[in-house]
Order: sequence, then structure tokens, then C-alpha cells
Amino acid sequence: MNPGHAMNTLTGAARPLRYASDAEPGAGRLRAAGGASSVPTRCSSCNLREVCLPCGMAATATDLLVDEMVYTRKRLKRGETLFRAGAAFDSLYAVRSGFFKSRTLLEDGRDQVTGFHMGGEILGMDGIGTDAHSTDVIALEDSEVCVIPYAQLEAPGMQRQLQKVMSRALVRDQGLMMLLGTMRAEERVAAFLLSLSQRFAARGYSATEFHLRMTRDEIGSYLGLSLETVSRLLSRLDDDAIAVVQQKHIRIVDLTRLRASIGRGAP
Amino acid sequence: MNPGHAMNTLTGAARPLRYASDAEPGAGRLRAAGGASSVPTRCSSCNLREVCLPCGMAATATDLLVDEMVYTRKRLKRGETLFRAGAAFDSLYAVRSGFFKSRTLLEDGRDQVTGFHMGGEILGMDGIGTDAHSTDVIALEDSEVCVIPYAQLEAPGMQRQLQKVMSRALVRDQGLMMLLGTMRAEERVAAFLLSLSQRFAARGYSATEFHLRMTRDEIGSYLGLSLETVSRLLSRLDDDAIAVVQQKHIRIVDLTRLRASIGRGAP
DNA sequence: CCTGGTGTTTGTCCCGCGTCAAACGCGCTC
DNA sequence: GAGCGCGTTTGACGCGGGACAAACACCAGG
Repeated sequence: MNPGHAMNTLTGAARPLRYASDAEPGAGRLRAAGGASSVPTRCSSCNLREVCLPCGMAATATDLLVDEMVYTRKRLKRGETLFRAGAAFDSLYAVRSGFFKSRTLLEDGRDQVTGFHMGGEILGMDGIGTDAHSTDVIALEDSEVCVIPYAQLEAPGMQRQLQKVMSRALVRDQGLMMLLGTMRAEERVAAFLLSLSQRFAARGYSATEFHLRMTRDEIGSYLGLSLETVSRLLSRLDDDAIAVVQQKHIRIVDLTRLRASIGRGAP
Repeated sequence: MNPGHAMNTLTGAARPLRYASDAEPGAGRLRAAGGASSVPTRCSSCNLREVCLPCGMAATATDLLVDEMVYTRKRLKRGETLFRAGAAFDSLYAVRSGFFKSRTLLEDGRDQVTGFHMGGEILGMDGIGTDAHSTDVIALEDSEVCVIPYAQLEAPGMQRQLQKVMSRALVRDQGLMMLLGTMRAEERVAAFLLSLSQRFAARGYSATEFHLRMTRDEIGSYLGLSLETVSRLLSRLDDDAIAVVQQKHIRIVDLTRLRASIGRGAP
């Protein structure tokens, strides 16, 4: 249908540019419920090691290194802030459990949700360049993170790994820019659901049935739409029997048609 | 006017999140015309060292290191491609002279310009995570880049430096997301011009008078607008005596009002 | 010089989505 | 259980900006 190389989907259909997933290809199913222990965490025994920062390192070379990595944890309750824009940067954070949003603000008061983050993803990379964070990160449910002091990230293997994670974040952002720049409202909502679906699947949860942790307002902000439009389009997906939408509970019924609703086309 | 911390401008007015600038704060004026020599380039004698990747390293520690860094160059003519989405990643590129656009495509044929790049900026970081590029990068005028083989980037200082550059790119993208997600057409065009203005200024060119290297279509794609809307709004800036617009030549007459046109407000 | 191609400007139309408004449902606390 | 508040849904309306179209400016080549 198009000359160039087939590339870059937000739909979960094909190649790279899976715009909202830091999860690695090879990441199988794994229960990510989060144990009860409150001792410092050892990477080698973490159930997220396949999707987290050290991911790939084991295969690479320094398995021992991963074994020895131990981080302190931090718990956050729903609504609490992990860090704020302007705050001094000193650590990265790996999400162990829970769900976060990140948010950027313009000085005139407008703000936008720039990402939603779940288990295994790395937060705080926006602070590396300037030694200060440029976003707020807020827990959308009770959550737990590993604190990774940046000064401690010296193993050369880790450096490479972090660069990979950052690079993937860049590619993810390009996907979001595509979404905001070229997609119509209906497509944005579909792409959003498909992205969540993929990411839940990569973490061992159902790809077709899940709970939204964020409000319509937050979805709208993320997608560059009003909350009413988001609500309307979710209702339409329900009407069209593509998904069952009951408040924050989503069940995708017809994944094929959901994917299809992205590639061009008026209702 | 707003509770939170004053942050994140796209306007050149204040703090971080200068959304389209990889240039460093301390980067003074420097003529970036590009010498005539065709020998391999030594970083220590490059006129872009203050805005390029090694920037900050000299101050940091390993000045010798920078002295010894030598890279091969590559020339591109207007319209030529530096790399394509899907191509194997092996090098980063530092822009020595000229002007580039990067572009992402969706498999249904839609594409979007995701960035414009000028002297001192680093291209190709999208490939680090997956060992393959996810964007096309194309020269908008005759240009020259330094080729930096990724495998060669091993000095720990360089690793840190690259992380900083990548982090800043992440923050820059957040700025673009804000633009695409929350700004009205008029604001987008203003923010775009202000961003260019800053970046030219950081490189020693005039902040108020410059040539656009890209077409209206490319600007529109970047800003999530149609080319007609871009044209109309540039005409309006001219009518309102905020800028003189003659084809691709821009002269900003009233920087204050241009900045003001971003913070909320109907025409 | 004229001619064709590409990029830009400007006009007209109209629809997608933002805005305003009202009613509803769920989960609090008391 | 009653009352309240936040989040969601649905409707009505209007406008910003996309789509289409036509005329114009600039440049290269014959």
C-alpha cells in the first residue's frame, strides 16, 4: 500500500516503534505481583529481571554483576509523587510494582501527561542531561520502585544497557509524536488501548482484559484529546462490539478490528 | 498564574525544556560555516566543540581524550539520506555543517517529521536500543557529518556524555509532545520559530533573521498541521507586524509579541 | 525569452473535536 | 442508609483547522 519500508507501528502489529513499550521482545510471561518482603532487593532474584534495566546483561556477559546488584526500595501510595520537575537529579528508579504517570508542565499552567509507566520501566532519565528533572512522576496506585543512584551506575555493561533503555525511550516518544501529529481521535484511542494491551501481555497479564489505572482526563491529556472525546470513543468501541467498556475495566473483544481502526478510514 | 513550579518553556523564555535545542547553555557565539579541509577531523580543533558531543568533557576531566578524538567525515548533498529506518545501526553522527530532518513512518504510509537538526547535534541515537534505526534522516542542504562508530565510544567519560545528550533529547521530545498535545496552531508556529531562533543564536547566527531550510509541508508535518495552515499563520505574523516573512526568509520584528502569542489567548 | 515543475499563498467549504452543560453512577464518610 | 464528591457519560453547539481548489512566485532547463 506504500512504497517505503514497512515500519513503525503503534498497533502491536509489526516491527519496531512499539511506542509505549520498554518491554523487551524476549520477555516471556511472569507474574509481577510483587512479594511482601521489605528487605533490600537483589536483582538476581527479582521477578522483573527480564524486563528491567539489567535485562540483556545476563545474556551479555556479567551475570555476576547482576547478582550483586542490590537496591533500596521505596514505596509510594496512590497519588504520591516520586519526583517533581525542577528537583535535583541523583537517582533513576525502576518500577517494581504499581503504575505511574509522568507529566510535563508549561509555565502558563497547561500540562500534559507524557507517559504511563509500569513494572520494569525506568523512570527519571529526563534528569541526566541537566542534573534536574523536567517532569513530575506520580503514582496512580500504590507502587514500589528500586532506587538506583546514578553515581553507582559505573559498570560499563550497565552504561551500555542504560543507553539502550534510553534509546528505546526515544523511539517510544517518536511513536507518541506520530500519534499526536498524524492520528485522528479514534485512532489515538485505539493505539492507546493496543499499547496497553501489549505491555500488559509482556508482563504476563491478559492482553485483552485489564483495568485502566488512569482517569479519562489523564488519557485525554496523554492523547491530546478532551476527556469527553475519550469517553465518547470508548463508548463507541463498546457500541461497535470491539471492546466491552465498564468504567475503568476494559475487555477487548475484537482485537483485529481494533487494530484495523488505526490504518486510515472514516467511520 | 499557576500553582506549580514555573517550568518548561518552548518559547525561549525560561528554564529547561527548550524543546528543540541540544545546544548547551554555555555555548557562546561561534561561526559554524565549515572549513574547506577534507582531512579527517580532530575534535580539539573543531569549531563546534562547544556544542557537540564532547562538550562538557573538556571541563570535566579528560581534555587529552578530546584532543585525540578523530573522526572520519561524510558529505551529503541536499536530499541525500544519511540513514534509513530499518538500516543496521553502527554509528552515531555529529552534524558538522548543514541541516537535516528526521522522519518516522507508519506502515500505512503516513509519515511525520520528528526533528530538524543543525550543527553540533547528534544523530542516530534511535538505533542504539535495537541495533537498527527507526527513522530516516535526510539532508535539507549540502551537509557534512562526523561519523562516530558506536563501538568506539568506550571512554567512560564519553559514555556519560552521550547519556546526557540522549537525556536532553528525551526532554526535547517532551517539549514537542507538549506542543502537539496542547498547543493551538498559532502557538505551534510561534514556538517553532522561537526554537529555531534560539538554536541559531546558540550557534552564533542571528536570532531574529534566518532562512528556513525546510518546506511548509515539512514544518506542517513536524507541527501536526497542514501546510496551508502553516502558510496562513506565517502570513498572519507578517500582517500583524510580528515578523517579516518572504518565502523562506524570516525576520522576527517583535520577539516579545511572538513569545506572548504562546501563553494562551485567542487572536 | 518562454515553459514546466515545485513550493507557496489565499479562498471556500464543512466536519471533527473542543467547550459548555446537565444528569448519572460509584465509592466515600458519617 | 443518606449525603456528598469525584469521575464518567451523553447531548447540543460552534469554531479551528483540514481538505480541496485555483492562482501565483520562484527556479531550472531548453
